[in-house]
Amino acid sequence: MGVHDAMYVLGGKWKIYIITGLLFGPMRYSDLLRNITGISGKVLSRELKEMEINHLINRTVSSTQPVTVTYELTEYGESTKSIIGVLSEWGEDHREMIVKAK
Amino acid sequence: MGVHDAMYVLGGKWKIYIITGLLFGPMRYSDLLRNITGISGKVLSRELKEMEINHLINRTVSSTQPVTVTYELTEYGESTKSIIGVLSEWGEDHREMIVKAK
DNA sequence: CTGTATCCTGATTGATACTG
DNA sequence: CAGTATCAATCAGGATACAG
Repeated sequence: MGVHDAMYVLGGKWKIYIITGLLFGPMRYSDLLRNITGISGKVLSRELKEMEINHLINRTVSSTQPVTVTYELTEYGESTKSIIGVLSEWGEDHREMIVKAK
Repeated sequence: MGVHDAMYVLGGKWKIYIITGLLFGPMRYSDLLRNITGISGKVLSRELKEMEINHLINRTVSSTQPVTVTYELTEYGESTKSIIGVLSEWGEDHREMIVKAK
């Protein structure tokens, strides 16, 4: 089942939000940290590493002083736009249905 | 952002799989338990309860002996088909890209 | 059968300090 | 700036027993 594969790569609490952040262009580590509410540096590092291994994102180091690191979606990562798009659309269409169950 | 709302309702490890299970018709508690590999009874109960509060599913009790309980998607729950569909399609299209990063 | 209650363990996380 | 290491705290999950 393809759903399992998708969940393996995109599942968990943060990956969707990281991709959303990168959807409009490359971002630096600190930008992502500021942009994604609630995530900690440790978790962001780990998630980015996994996503790099999975070829969703590229990591680029600029040898400036101090060092800057930017992350951007690969072509493969961009292909998740369809998923984010549907999620976003569905969420907006059904906002009034949401009940705080947790 | 609609993505957050969608993630609130559908996020976590199991909801997508529960919905997938119910996509072809109502199922009983024990059927879901058998059908969804890895989930425990305790967690299934909790997830179903949350999904019921969120109006994704209906719970029907038949006063037979012993009691049987069936769960089925509401119309609202059915509307997530679009999401499952895209996830499944994406997963199948990109299966060869998946690397075991965790 | 369909759950709930309890206990217990391992994984996940946050905070902090630290490195290059 | 971009992380890593460490430790303490929290939480999620499994197993079991039990109730309706």
